[in-house]
Formats: sequence, C-alpha cells, structure tokens
Amino acid sequence: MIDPDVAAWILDFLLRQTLDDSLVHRLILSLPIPAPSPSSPLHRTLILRRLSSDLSRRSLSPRTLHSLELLSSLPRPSSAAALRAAYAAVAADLTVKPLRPSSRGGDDDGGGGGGGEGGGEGEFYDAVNRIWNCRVADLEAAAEGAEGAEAAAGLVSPELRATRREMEEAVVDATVRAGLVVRYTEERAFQAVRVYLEEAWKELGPSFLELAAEALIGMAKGKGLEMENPNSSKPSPEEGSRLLELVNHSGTVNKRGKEIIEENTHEWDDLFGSPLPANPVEEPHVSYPQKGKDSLLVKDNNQFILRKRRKKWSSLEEETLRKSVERHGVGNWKFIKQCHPSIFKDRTEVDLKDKWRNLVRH
DNA sequence: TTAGGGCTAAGA
DNA sequence: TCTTAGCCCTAA
Repeated sequence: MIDPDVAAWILDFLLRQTLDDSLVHRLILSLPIPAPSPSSPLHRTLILRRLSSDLSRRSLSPRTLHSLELLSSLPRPSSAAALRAAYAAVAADLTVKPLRPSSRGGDDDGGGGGGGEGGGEGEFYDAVNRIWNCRVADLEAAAEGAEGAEAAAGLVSPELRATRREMEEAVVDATVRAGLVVRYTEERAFQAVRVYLEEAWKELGPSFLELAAEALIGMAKGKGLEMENPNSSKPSPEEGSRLLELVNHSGTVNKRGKEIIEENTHEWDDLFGSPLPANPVEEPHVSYPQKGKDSLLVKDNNQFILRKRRKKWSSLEEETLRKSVERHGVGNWKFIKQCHPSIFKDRTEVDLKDKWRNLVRH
C-alpha cells in the first residue's frame, strides 16, 4: 500500500506529464489520496490539469469557467492578469456559442426544445442570464463586499464589466449580437486559456518528486542536498507511463474506482467536492433518492420506500437562496439552482421552493 | 416546472 | 407532546 503523501507526490508529478486523460482518471482512482484541501499544492495542479484537458480536447464549457473560478480562489492566485483575461474570454465564448452558424444546427438538430429560427437567440438569452446576470453579477457583488472579495476581485476586471454591458445590449440589439459573433471567437478563448496555462505551469515550478530526484542526483555526485535549478530536465512522458504502470500493478485500485472506470463517469470532479457538469442541462436530477449514504429506507404502509436523508440547510445555502430570490424573484427555482450548481448540488428545485416557504413563514 | 397539501424525523 | 424543518406526492 502506498503512503498517501507519496501517492500525492506521484500524482502531482504525473499530472504535469502529457499523459492521456483516461490514464489520469485511472491514476486518481488508483492512488490512495485523500481529497486535497484548497491549500495543498496538489489542488492547484489538479485544477490546472483539468483546464489543460479542456484545452487539449478543445472543449470549453461551464466546467472551464468553474476551474478558473477555483484557481482565482486559491491562496496565491498565479498569473492574475492572464487568469482574468482567460475568464472573460471563456465567459464570452460560452455565451456567444449558440449564435455561431455552426451551433445553430440544421434541420436535423435532434436537440428538441426550441429548434428552428430563434433557437440560437433563445439559448443566447439563456446564457446571458446564466453567465452574466448570475455568475458574473455574483462575482461583481462579491468583489465589492467583504465575502470572498479577494477571490472575486481576481476575476473581475474592467474588461469583464464592459463585456457584461455589451452582452446586455446584445439581448435587445441584433447588430450588437452580430458584432459579438465576429469578435468573440472560440479561437480567442482557446488562446487566452493557452496563455494563462503557460504562465501558470511555469510559475508552479517543478514537482516535489523532480526536486527530490535532483537532490538525490546531487547527493550521488557528492554535491550535497541542493534543490535549485527548477528548470532542469523533466522526466519524459514515457517515464511517467512506466510509473503509472507501477502504480496500477500495486493492487490499490479500489472497488468504487473500478465501478467508476467501468461507468466512464467524470472522476475529476469528485476531487473538487463540487461536481460541475460540462453542460448545465445535463446536470443529474437529485429528486429520486438512490441507495447509498444519502438515502434511508422507511417503512410506509407495510412497504419499504427509499427516502432522501434529511439534510439541514447550511447558512451558505440559505444566504444564497435569499440573495437569489432577491435578484431573480420567487418561483424561478430551476434557474436559481442552475446559477449555483455547486452550492445547491444536493438540493432539487422543489427543495429550494420548500426552503423558501419555510423562510418566509417565520 | 411550480405550487401547495401532507407526512415525518428531529429536537425542544 | 408539540413545533419545526425537510422531504414527498400530486395537480395544473
């Protein structure tokens, strides 16, 4: 059995190599690492790796935005200017995406819901609401208030505020909308993320294993334990693969890990404590309890039914609900949930409605 | 998807 | 035992 600290060093090293995503997924499941705390170096490496993965798959999604938000909330946010630029570019790209000719779909769009003319605009309005009137508005509010001000200020820039105004204008003006499509290209967003990642990886420096290896080599040469020269030669991807093989043969793949690999789910997100779907529409609905630690069996009329385990509302959930209702009004429960997927990850729209009923009752 | 009635676990 | 909060069911 590998020591958790050693496992974390191995993972931290391998995450920086050009390994295939599926291998990284298997690694995360195989190694006995606890969920990294936001202050641990591994946390930053994991988020950067997830972002790199989005870039290499050329797939920018709300998950990408979430990664950038997480990075800005870390104790010492790296490459602040590039991070702000990447956030603004990705937010704009995700909003404008439905307006691009390639996304509007032909007659075989198969997506249902809307379709036809105006479908792209509909999705655009929805994205403006979700990203700019909700997500970015929250950041701006937080940047001005005391709560999370530092993290939010790391993302809020004059450029972001200007783009938000532009998006609002585009909702009512077709000419502005057309301008957005020309200006906010997908390539522009990719480029901004690429620039940020280059800077961030550079700032991160070598992994602990690399430093240790250098020190060992130094010792072998009789030079003592010097841990300098961070840009010395990195182990090759092949070496990373061999190490991975070693880990896989150590027999530490747990049962749950195997199940998840078989189900091909998104193992990354488990490590961040707040799974975020690539597309909010695909978010799993939690209204029907499933067997597990979050459910309990209750006897009802001589038959057992599965019931969701009672979970007290946290002050963060309560406060978020209050602010959301203030901003978006009563009754928009689904929208409010979509605005705060990580905070309300364990709640259904009905839960939000029920909680609000309780809040106004007393 | 939402509103509203009703049930029940938890705690005073 | 009573109240409250969280959850479920059903109709629209």
